[in-house]
Amino acid sequence: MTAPVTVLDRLLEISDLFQRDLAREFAGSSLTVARTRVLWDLAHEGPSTQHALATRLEVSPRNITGLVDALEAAGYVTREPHPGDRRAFLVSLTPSAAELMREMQRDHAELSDVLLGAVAPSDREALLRGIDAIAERLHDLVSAAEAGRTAARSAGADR
Amino acid sequence: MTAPVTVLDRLLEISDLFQRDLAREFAGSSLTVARTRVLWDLAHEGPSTQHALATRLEVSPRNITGLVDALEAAGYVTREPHPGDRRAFLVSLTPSAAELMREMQRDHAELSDVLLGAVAPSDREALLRGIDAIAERLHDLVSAAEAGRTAARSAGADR
DNA sequence: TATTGTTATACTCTATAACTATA
DNA sequence: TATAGTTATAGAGTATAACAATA
Repeated sequence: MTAPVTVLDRLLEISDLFQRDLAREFAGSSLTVARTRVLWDLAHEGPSTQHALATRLEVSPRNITGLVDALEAAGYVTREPHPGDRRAFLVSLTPSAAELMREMQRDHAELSDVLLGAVAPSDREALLRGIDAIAERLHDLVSAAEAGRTAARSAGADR
Repeated sequence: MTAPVTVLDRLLEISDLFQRDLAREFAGSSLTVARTRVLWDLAHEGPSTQHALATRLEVSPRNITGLVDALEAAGYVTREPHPGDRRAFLVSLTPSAAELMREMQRDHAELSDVLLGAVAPSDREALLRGIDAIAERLHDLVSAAEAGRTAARSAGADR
């Protein structure tokens, strides 16, 4: 049952490593992966209503309420009345959270460089093309699956 | 702030697609990603004590108790007295769960083929070498980080 | 005394449904 | 009537700590 290590195995391993690293990075702080997704989104999209956050992050409005509660309590975001719609709030990053996101953006770029640096220069172009092709194919499979089956299954002859 | 799409972005995108696909695959059934990890481990390692499962999956014994409770209730595993240690249980896959794991293994291999099939044949060797190199480097970074810093940070000059 | 697993407790992420205030 | 966000409720994953039975 010990099959050879495939592309998929490697990609899953990489996924798992990202997960673990992120989770560990936040251990002990009041940040978590889910909360950081909110901060990251705000950094890229600017101040937003909770409804907009829920839509972009594809989670329920109730979930956003909880995440924003926690982020607000820990001083990462503020809720201000929405000018022009008294039902809504505008959620904004605090200055220190904005700075944290810039740091994270730099770390992100740096990690990307380091990882690409591990690849032999003569392999880099093919690698980039290949990863693009895989991401695109996987995206198509998942989209198709969202109309019924799983990626693995819709990928094959429907046995 | 809209940076070009990098290797890291692509890999994170792929991670996210795997996550979503897996989660959706189990929606509505009594399986979940965490529970399936237990089944997958049992399929590869054979009948195990809960302690062994907790160690291999790197979660707390308490967590395993809950996962095995759920899997047992849904008929995926059995708990039998451990011959030779009356404190412990041996957790085993039921025949139908073993068959399910074989199916999953086949789907896995098939998906791997499909993804590699999306890559131009002339790029495949370089892609495989590159992904290996990235996985290895990331593994090293995460191991180092587990002794203090985060991967992104330990990757760079310690600013 | 050390180990295996459970009970007790708690926090986070997540969802749906009912409700309030406003549009 | 529709929308933004909250309260209520619930399930799942996870952890630590205290405890039972057994080694």
